[in-house]
Amino acid sequence: MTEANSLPLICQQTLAEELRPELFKALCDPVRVSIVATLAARAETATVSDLTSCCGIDFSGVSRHLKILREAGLVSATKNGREVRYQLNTDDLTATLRAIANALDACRAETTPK
Amino acid sequence: MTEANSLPLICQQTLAEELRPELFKALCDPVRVSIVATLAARAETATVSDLTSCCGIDFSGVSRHLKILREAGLVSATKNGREVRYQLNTDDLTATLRAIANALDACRAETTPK
DNA sequence: TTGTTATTTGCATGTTCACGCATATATCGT
DNA sequence: ACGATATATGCGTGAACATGCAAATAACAA
Repeated sequence: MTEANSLPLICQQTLAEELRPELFKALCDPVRVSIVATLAARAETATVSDLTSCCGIDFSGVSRHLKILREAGLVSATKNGREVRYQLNTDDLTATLRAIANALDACRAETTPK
Repeated sequence: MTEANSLPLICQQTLAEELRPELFKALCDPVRVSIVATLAARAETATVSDLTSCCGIDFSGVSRHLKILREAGLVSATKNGREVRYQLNTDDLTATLRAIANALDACRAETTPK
Protein backbone atom coordinates (compact mmCIF):
# COMPACT_ATOMS: atom_id res chain seq x y z
CA MET A 1 0.00 0.00 0.00
CA THR A 2 2.85 2.34 0.75
CA GLU A 3 4.48 1.06 -2.40
CA ALA A 4 1.51 2.10 -4.46
CA ASN A 5 2.32 5.65 -3.42
CA SER A 6 6.11 5.61 -3.38
CA LEU A 7 6.79 3.88 -6.68
CA PRO A 8 5.13 6.46 -8.90
CA LEU A 9 7.12 9.16 -7.14
CA ILE A 10 10.39 7.40 -7.93
CA CYS A 11 9.21 6.91 -11.47
CA GLN A 12 8.30 10.55 -11.79
CA GLN A 13 11.70 11.59 -10.53
CA THR A 14 13.46 9.32 -13.00
CA LEU A 15 11.34 10.68 -15.79
CA ALA A 16 11.95 14.28 -14.76
CA GLU A 17 15.70 13.65 -14.95
CA GLU A 18 15.34 12.10 -18.38
CA LEU A 19 13.20 14.93 -19.75
CA ARG A 20 15.99 17.51 -19.81
CA PRO A 21 14.46 20.85 -20.82
CA GLU A 22 17.80 21.71 -22.43
CA LEU A 23 17.37 18.91 -24.94
CA PHE A 24 13.88 19.91 -26.01
CA LYS A 25 14.77 23.56 -26.00
CA ALA A 26 17.48 22.75 -28.48
CA LEU A 27 15.01 20.93 -30.71
CA CYS A 28 12.10 23.36 -30.52
CA ASP A 29 13.39 25.62 -33.27
CA PRO A 30 12.55 24.67 -36.89
CA VAL A 31 15.96 25.77 -38.16
CA ARG A 32 17.76 23.62 -35.62
CA VAL A 33 15.54 20.68 -36.49
CA SER A 34 16.46 21.00 -40.15
CA ILE A 35 20.12 21.21 -39.17
CA VAL A 36 19.78 17.99 -37.20
CA ALA A 37 17.95 16.32 -40.08
CA THR A 38 20.62 17.44 -42.53
CA LEU A 39 23.43 16.20 -40.30
CA ALA A 40 21.67 12.88 -39.81
CA ALA A 41 21.42 12.37 -43.56
CA ARG A 42 25.12 13.07 -44.07
CA ALA A 43 27.88 10.54 -44.15
CA GLU A 44 30.51 13.25 -43.76
CA THR A 45 30.62 16.05 -41.25
CA ALA A 46 29.32 19.46 -42.29
CA THR A 47 30.64 22.97 -41.94
CA VAL A 48 28.70 26.09 -41.05
CA SER A 49 28.78 27.09 -44.70
CA ASP A 50 27.37 23.74 -45.78
CA LEU A 51 24.51 24.02 -43.32
CA THR A 52 23.76 27.60 -44.28
CA SER A 53 22.54 26.35 -47.66
CA CYS A 54 19.77 24.26 -46.14
CA CYS A 55 18.30 26.83 -43.77
CA GLY A 56 17.48 30.19 -45.25
CA ILE A 57 19.28 32.38 -42.74
CA ASP A 58 22.62 34.08 -42.33
CA PHE A 59 25.95 32.49 -41.44
CA SER A 60 25.89 34.00 -38.00
CA GLY A 61 22.50 32.55 -37.18
CA VAL A 62 23.57 29.06 -38.18
CA SER A 63 26.69 29.42 -36.07
CA ARG A 64 24.58 30.40 -33.08
CA HIS A 65 22.18 27.50 -33.62
CA LEU A 66 25.10 25.08 -33.78
CA LYS A 67 26.39 26.46 -30.51
CA ILE A 68 23.05 25.73 -28.88
CA LEU A 69 22.99 22.21 -30.32
CA ARG A 70 26.55 21.68 -29.13
CA GLU A 71 25.79 22.87 -25.61
CA ALA A 72 22.82 20.51 -25.52
CA GLY A 73 25.16 17.65 -26.45
CA LEU A 74 23.40 16.98 -29.74
CA VAL A 75 26.34 17.74 -32.02
CA SER A 76 30.12 17.66 -31.76
CA ALA A 77 32.51 20.17 -33.29
CA THR A 78 35.99 19.53 -34.60
CA LYS A 79 38.16 22.41 -35.63
CA ASN A 80 40.13 21.70 -38.77
CA GLY A 81 42.16 24.60 -40.03
CA ARG A 82 39.92 27.59 -40.54
CA GLU A 83 36.78 25.53 -40.79
CA VAL A 84 34.84 23.73 -38.07
CA ARG A 85 33.29 20.40 -38.92
CA TYR A 86 30.08 19.47 -37.11
CA GLN A 87 28.56 16.06 -36.69
CA LEU A 88 25.44 14.71 -35.04
CA ASN A 89 25.83 12.61 -31.88
CA THR A 90 23.38 10.06 -33.22
CA ASP A 91 24.03 7.37 -30.64
CA ASP A 92 23.53 9.68 -27.70
CA LEU A 93 20.35 11.10 -29.16
CA THR A 94 18.73 7.77 -29.97
CA ALA A 95 19.71 6.42 -26.56
CA THR A 96 18.17 9.42 -24.84
CA LEU A 97 14.93 9.19 -26.82
CA ARG A 98 14.57 5.48 -26.08
CA ALA A 99 15.39 6.05 -22.41
CA ILE A 100 12.55 8.55 -22.17
CA ALA A 101 10.19 6.14 -23.88
CA ASN A 102 11.23 3.37 -21.49
CA ALA A 103 10.77 5.61 -18.47
CA LEU A 104 7.26 6.49 -19.67
CA ASP A 105 6.44 2.83 -20.11
CA ALA A 106 7.76 2.09 -16.64
CA CYS A 107 5.53 4.77 -15.16
CA ARG A 108 2.48 3.43 -16.95
CA ALA A 109 3.23 -0.12 -15.84
CA GLU A 110 3.42 1.01 -12.23
CA THR A 111 0.35 3.17 -12.24
CA THR A 112 -1.95 0.74 -14.07
CA PRO A 113 -1.65 -2.59 -12.27
CA LYS A 114 -5.25 -3.47 -13.09
CA MET B 1 25.83 5.89 -57.39
CA THR B 2 22.54 7.64 -57.78
CA GLU B 3 21.28 5.61 -54.86
CA ALA B 4 24.09 6.84 -52.68
CA ASN B 5 22.67 10.31 -53.21
CA SER B 6 18.96 9.62 -53.25
CA LEU B 7 18.67 7.39 -50.20
CA PRO B 8 19.95 9.91 -47.67
CA LEU B 9 17.52 12.44 -49.09
CA ILE B 10 14.58 10.10 -48.54
CA CYS B 11 15.87 9.37 -45.08
CA GLN B 12 16.24 13.05 -44.33
CA GLN B 13 12.70 13.71 -45.46
CA THR B 14 11.33 10.91 -43.30
CA LEU B 15 13.26 12.24 -40.35
CA ALA B 16 12.12 15.79 -40.94
CA GLU B 17 8.49 14.60 -40.86
CA GLU B 18 9.13 12.72 -37.65
CA LEU B 19 10.82 15.65 -35.92
CA ARG B 20 7.70 17.75 -35.60
CA PRO B 21 8.72 21.13 -34.19
CA GLU B 22 5.29 21.34 -32.57
CA LEU B 23 6.13 18.36 -30.39
CA PHE B 24 9.43 19.73 -29.15
CA LYS B 25 8.02 23.20 -28.78
CA ALA B 26 5.47 21.73 -26.43
CA LEU B 27 8.19 20.08 -24.38
CA CYS B 28 10.69 22.93 -24.26
CA ASP B 29 9.07 24.67 -21.31
CA PRO B 30 10.06 23.44 -17.82
CA VAL B 31 6.54 23.84 -16.46
CA ARG B 32 5.10 21.73 -19.25
CA VAL B 33 7.75 19.10 -18.69
CA SER B 34 6.82 18.86 -15.03
CA ILE B 35 3.16 18.60 -16.02
CA VAL B 36 3.99 15.72 -18.34
CA ALA B 37 6.07 14.04 -15.64
CA THR B 38 3.27 14.45 -13.12
CA LEU B 39 0.68 13.04 -15.50
CA ALA B 40 2.93 10.10 -16.36
CA ALA B 41 3.26 9.21 -12.69
CA ARG B 42 -0.49 9.25 -12.15
CA ALA B 43 -2.81 6.34 -12.41
CA GLU B 44 -5.83 8.63 -12.51
CA THR B 45 -6.40 11.65 -14.67
CA ALA B 46 -5.67 15.08 -13.24
CA THR B 47 -7.52 18.38 -13.21
CA VAL B 48 -6.08 21.83 -13.72
CA SER B 49 -6.29 22.38 -9.98
CA ASP B 50 -4.38 19.18 -9.27
CA LEU B 51 -1.61 20.17 -11.64
CA THR B 52 -1.40 23.68 -10.27
CA SER B 53 0.06 22.26 -7.06
CA CYS B 54 3.11 20.81 -8.79
CA CYS B 55 4.14 23.82 -10.82
CA GLY B 56 4.48 27.11 -8.97
CA ILE B 57 2.31 29.24 -11.22
CA ASP B 58 -1.26 30.44 -11.43
CA PHE B 59 -4.32 28.45 -12.54
CA SER B 60 -4.52 30.35 -15.78
CA GLY B 61 -0.95 29.56 -16.73
CA VAL B 62 -1.46 25.85 -16.15
CA SER B 63 -4.61 25.96 -18.23
CA ARG B 64 -2.71 27.60 -21.06
CA HIS B 65 0.12 25.08 -20.83
CA LEU B 66 -2.38 22.24 -20.99
CA LYS B 67 -3.90 23.75 -24.09
CA ILE B 68 -0.49 23.75 -25.77
CA LEU B 69 0.12 20.15 -24.73
CA ARG B 70 -3.32 19.20 -26.01
CA GLU B 71 -2.76 20.89 -29.38
CA ALA B 72 0.53 19.04 -29.68
CA GLY B 73 -1.32 15.78 -29.12
CA LEU B 74 0.54 15.01 -25.90
CA VAL B 75 -2.48 15.03 -23.60
CA SER B 76 -6.20 14.41 -23.91
CA ALA B 77 -8.95 16.30 -22.15
CA THR B 78 -12.29 14.98 -20.96
CA LYS B 79 -14.89 17.35 -19.64
CA ASN B 80 -16.69 15.99 -16.63
CA GLY B 81 -19.14 18.38 -15.09
CA ARG B 82 -17.38 21.59 -14.24
CA GLU B 83 -13.98 20.03 -14.14
CA VAL B 84 -11.78 18.88 -17.01
CA ARG B 85 -9.72 15.76 -16.53
CA TYR B 86 -6.42 15.56 -18.38
CA GLN B 87 -4.38 12.50 -19.17
CA LEU B 88 -1.10 11.85 -20.92
CA ASN B 89 -1.19 10.10 -24.30
CA THR B 90 1.62 7.82 -23.24
CA ASP B 91 1.38 5.36 -26.10
CA ASP B 92 1.51 8.03 -28.76
CA LEU B 93 4.44 9.76 -27.11
CA THR B 94 6.55 6.64 -26.66
CA ALA B 95 5.76 5.54 -30.22
CA THR B 96 6.83 8.92 -31.57
CA LEU B 97 10.07 8.97 -29.59
CA ARG B 98 10.97 5.47 -30.75
CA ALA B 99 10.05 6.30 -34.34
CA ILE B 100 12.47 9.23 -34.27
CA ALA B 101 15.19 7.02 -32.82
CA ASN B 102 14.56 4.42 -35.52
CA ALA B 103 14.64 7.03 -38.27
CA LEU B 104 17.97 8.29 -36.95
CA ASP B 105 19.36 4.78 -36.93
CA ALA B 106 18.13 4.25 -40.49
CA CYS B 107 19.91 7.40 -41.63
CA ARG B 108 23.13 6.35 -39.97
CA ALA B 109 22.91 2.88 -41.50
CA GLU B 110 22.52 4.38 -44.96
CA THR B 111 25.23 6.97 -44.66
CA THR B 112 27.87 4.71 -43.12
CA PRO B 113 28.05 1.60 -45.28
CA LYS B 114 31.71 1.09 -44.41
C1' DT C 1 -32.34 32.52 -8.32
C1' DT C 2 -28.12 33.35 -6.02
C1' DG C 3 -23.69 32.18 -4.70
C1' DT C 4 -19.72 29.08 -5.26
C1' DT C 5 -16.32 26.36 -7.73
C1' DA C 6 -13.59 24.93 -12.05
C1' DT C 7 -11.79 26.38 -16.16
C1' DT C 8 -10.89 29.39 -19.93
C1' DT C 9 -9.61 33.67 -22.08
C1' DG C 10 -8.60 38.88 -22.82
C1' DC C 11 -5.22 42.16 -21.53
C1' DA C 12 -0.86 44.27 -20.12
C1' DT C 13 3.95 43.46 -18.88
C1' DG C 14 8.49 41.74 -18.72
C1' DT C 15 11.53 38.35 -20.62
C1' DT C 16 13.43 35.35 -23.88
C1' DC C 17 14.87 34.62 -28.43
C1' DA C 18 15.92 34.57 -33.49
C1' DC C 19 17.76 37.42 -36.81
C1' DG C 20 20.74 40.60 -39.71
C1' DC C 21 24.56 43.50 -39.79
C1' DA C 22 28.95 44.75 -38.54
C1' DT C 23 33.11 43.50 -36.27
C1' DA C 24 36.60 40.45 -34.26
C1' DT C 25 39.48 36.33 -34.51
C1' DA C 26 41.82 32.74 -36.76
C1' DT C 27 43.68 30.38 -40.78
C1' DC C 28 45.03 29.94 -45.44
C1' DG C 29 47.18 31.50 -49.92
C1' DT C 30 50.14 34.63 -52.46
C1' DA D 1 53.01 41.25 -44.88
C1' DC D 2 48.60 41.47 -47.18
C1' DG D 3 44.21 40.05 -48.69
C1' DA D 4 40.73 36.41 -48.68
C1' DT D 5 38.01 32.88 -46.37
C1' DA D 6 35.64 30.54 -42.27
C1' DT D 7 33.67 31.08 -38.01
C1' DA D 8 32.33 33.40 -33.81
C1' DT D 9 30.40 37.28 -31.25
C1' DG D 10 28.59 42.12 -29.82
C1' DC D 11 24.67 44.94 -30.70
C1' DG D 12 20.08 46.56 -31.81
C1' DT D 13 15.35 45.25 -33.25
C1' DG D 14 11.12 42.97 -33.69
C1' DA D 15 8.48 38.87 -32.67
C1' DA D 16 7.13 35.15 -29.65
C1' DC D 17 6.14 33.73 -25.17
C1' DA D 18 5.21 33.00 -20.09
C1' DT D 19 2.95 35.10 -16.39
C1' DG D 20 -0.47 37.36 -13.21
C1' DC D 21 -4.72 39.61 -12.75
C1' DA D 22 -9.30 40.25 -13.90
C1' DA D 23 -13.37 39.06 -16.37
C1' DA D 24 -16.18 35.60 -18.85
C1' DT D 25 -18.22 31.00 -19.12
C1' DA D 26 -20.04 26.87 -17.32
C1' DA D 27 -21.66 23.69 -13.83
C1' DC D 28 -22.93 22.64 -9.25
C1' DA D 29 -25.27 23.66 -4.55
C1' DA D 30 -28.48 25.79 -1.53
